[in-house]
Amino acid sequence: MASIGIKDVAAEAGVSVATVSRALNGHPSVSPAARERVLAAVETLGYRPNAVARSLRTDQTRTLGLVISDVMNPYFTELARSVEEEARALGYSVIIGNADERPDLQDHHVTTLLDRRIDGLLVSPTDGGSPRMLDAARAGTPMVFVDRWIPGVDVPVVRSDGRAAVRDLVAHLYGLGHRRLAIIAGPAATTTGRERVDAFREALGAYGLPLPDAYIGQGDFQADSGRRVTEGFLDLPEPPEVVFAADNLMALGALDAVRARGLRVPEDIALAAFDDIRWFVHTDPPVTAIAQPTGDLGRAAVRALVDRIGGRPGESVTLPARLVVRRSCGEAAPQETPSPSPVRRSTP
Amino acid sequence: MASIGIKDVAAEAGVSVATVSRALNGHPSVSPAARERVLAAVETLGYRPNAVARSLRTDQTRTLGLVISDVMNPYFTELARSVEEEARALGYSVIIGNADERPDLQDHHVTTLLDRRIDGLLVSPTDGGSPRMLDAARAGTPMVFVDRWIPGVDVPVVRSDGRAAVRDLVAHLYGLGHRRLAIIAGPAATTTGRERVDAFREALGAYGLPLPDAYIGQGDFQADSGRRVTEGFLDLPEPPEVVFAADNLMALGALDAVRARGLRVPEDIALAAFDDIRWFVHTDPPVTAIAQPTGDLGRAAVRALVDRIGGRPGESVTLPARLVVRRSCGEAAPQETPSPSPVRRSTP
DNA sequence: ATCCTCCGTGTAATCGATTCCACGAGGAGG
DNA sequence: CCTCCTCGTGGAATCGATTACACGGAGGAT
Repeated sequence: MASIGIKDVAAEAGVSVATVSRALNGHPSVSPAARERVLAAVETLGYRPNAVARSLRTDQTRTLGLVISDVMNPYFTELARSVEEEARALGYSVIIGNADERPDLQDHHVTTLLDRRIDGLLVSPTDGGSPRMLDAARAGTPMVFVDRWIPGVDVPVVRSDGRAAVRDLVAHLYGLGHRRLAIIAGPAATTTGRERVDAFREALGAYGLPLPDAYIGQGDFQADSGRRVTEGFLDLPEPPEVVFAADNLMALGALDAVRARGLRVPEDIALAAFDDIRWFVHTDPPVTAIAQPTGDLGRAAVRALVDRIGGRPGESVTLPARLVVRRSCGEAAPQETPSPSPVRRSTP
Repeated sequence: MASIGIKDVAAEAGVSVATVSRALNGHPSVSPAARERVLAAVETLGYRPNAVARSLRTDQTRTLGLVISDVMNPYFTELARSVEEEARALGYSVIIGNADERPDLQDHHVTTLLDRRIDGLLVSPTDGGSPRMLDAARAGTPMVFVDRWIPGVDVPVVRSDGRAAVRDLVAHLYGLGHRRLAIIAGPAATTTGRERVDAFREALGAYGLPLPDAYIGQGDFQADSGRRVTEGFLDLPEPPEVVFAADNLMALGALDAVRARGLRVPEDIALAAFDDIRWFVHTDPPVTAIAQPTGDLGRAAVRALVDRIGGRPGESVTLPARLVVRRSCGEAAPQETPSPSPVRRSTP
């Protein structure tokens, strides 16, 4: 059952293990004849190098860890996919850890990944920063935050800035005549959770609209919380005219709640969401959303991380999000907005 | 930068590395005093064992490989999630490889995973079986097929049988008065691609209905193919009254195509899909679908694989799928069918 | 012809754990 | 009191690669 190792190849080719290793790693000082024989031996034996042994010796695994908040969230799924693609192109594998928005699970994955001596870590933190992760960052593990981040840590951040898009959204809603706007917020422990509320409040302020506390529902980025918060909104003596969900799953929950009451979107209440996903085109009604350049984010994050691994600085990147208007806020949109997403960079 | 190793712990605790190793692995013959000192040393030094070195020595990585056809497909996402959960409960990590329905990518991932000496492999084959995978199976790598499988290989299969649910679906459609039923098939190279067509044809036969070739569209489990095939159906001199998509993404594509023509579902054409996903509740209209017990499949697959790794046989499992009626085939359903999915086991 | 350089190669150390084997101390049994 | 086990422990081999170092031979310069 013991698989063939480099020694077997050496024997078959009639050379030493050192020569085999050199031939396989493209080391310059190997004679063409020897290289030839090694390759032939590898072929006939079907030899494959043991990555575990190699990693132990070279102290690099050519593996990246990706810890995300929730794989079932289409946004993160897409992010994970683009991360894996770019990593593969750069010769890395990716191990994904699903934190399910639970700090303890997040820590479990970080620990496991570190134990496996991954070369670098991509994290979208669930909370404000567990000691374990901060330790890792301080200990010099190459690390990059993606989507969400933790303030005060010297780690590059790759994310999307939704501020402008939120302003566009509020302008759109205001233009449609809506004045009572509510938001289903994400956890205050996450940067995205806070930022989206701030951006919303700020945009509202520009139109002289208030954001009363009763119109700020505390969600946790999961569908259930969207449902619960929306029910609360509907029970208010003066319910909002619009509900803005800070992520796509909470929007789904909101849709559930509205439907359960027998109300209609957008006639009875309008709905908008942060994060655009392909299903929003086909929901009833199609949902107006803020789209992040997810693929670009994933690729930029991997490049920044690989830079860090290579000893280079690894730049932070902030990409703009954009508003995609559909029918869920009223008044049919003439067509899908096809504007390509511009790319902007900055280093904080 | 060199992290602390077992030697440092041994020095700190004033014992040998052997004792440290034994203490950490719960070996019986370690004195309480020594164990105490080792644990204390581990604590003060913040020592974490190097999983790479351990794997090299013990020849096990406590890692499972999962190669799936398409992460962006919510069905596989959910599968991956349940696999990871069960694996974690059993002390394993999971490395996910996304094949994107491409045999070459699938091979790449299988090779990479094997190089990393994963303990076992969970595969949902994209094609009829690449040499690389068959080699792996023959070479004795613990392996389990999930969802799709390759005939003629001695590997346990964990999957769902949709035959009965497809019969229920056809009965439902027939009862609604539909007589011209078409299907968007999956790739013939996959078992699920073939089976769903067979089951559909068989169920149609029971009602004396034909399944003409013109009503069998060849898709590839991706949204685009669903769109393309549906357009073909609509161009037919006598278009079908119902389109049954063999997976959820092709159903999405079909919805796109129908919408682009300005037609309505189900008034102009009815739609049903294999694989139920949460968004189908909120699409316009809600989509009638066949739901697989995805979570159970994932968990059963992991258990079978871990059995194999442990030298036990590892049983094949087939679980029934069930029909979930919604509005996309006509006539509003009174309510969501809440029947719990029964569990049945068999060993082929 | 002599010496110096490369060049290709092999031997052996190394990475950080686990584990076989040997050994000494102490207790039980004769 | 001697022998034999058992128990806790440490030394050293081992897993499968990479790589520093040494070495012999060929070729060029003087």
